[in-house]
Amino acid sequence: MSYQENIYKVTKAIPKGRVTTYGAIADFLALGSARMVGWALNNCHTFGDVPAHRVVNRKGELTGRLQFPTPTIMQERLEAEGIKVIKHKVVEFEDRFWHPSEDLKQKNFGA
DNA sequence: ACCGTGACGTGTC
DNA sequence: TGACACGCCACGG
Repeated sequence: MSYQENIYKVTKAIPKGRVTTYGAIADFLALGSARMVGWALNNCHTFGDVPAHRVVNRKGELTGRLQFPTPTIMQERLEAEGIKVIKHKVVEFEDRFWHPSEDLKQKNFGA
């Protein structure tokens, strides 16, 4: 079980219509560095389907959009879930924000 | 083994 | 508030 798989598990656990941050995932998994989350998500295509579009930086900006097959995929998928994106930023980000500890405890994660 | 790089975050200026 | 520097950790050259 690599730490990357944990990152993917958390990412897959993000509720539809909500978003979280690299830092929140790193904090929940005690990785010590949010960069690891970005790095792992950059290679997520090799691990199957991961809703990486729901992970943004601490300001709610879609900083990872350029890593998708096309730069518009991330925004399109978010908007398809009801999340408004303006100027590459999630609208009402603080209200859309979801922290792993908010929900994973009831999903028996890591047990 | 050393150095640079990166889908990040926090602290300063 | 915005720009910059620095710390962070894994990976490739």
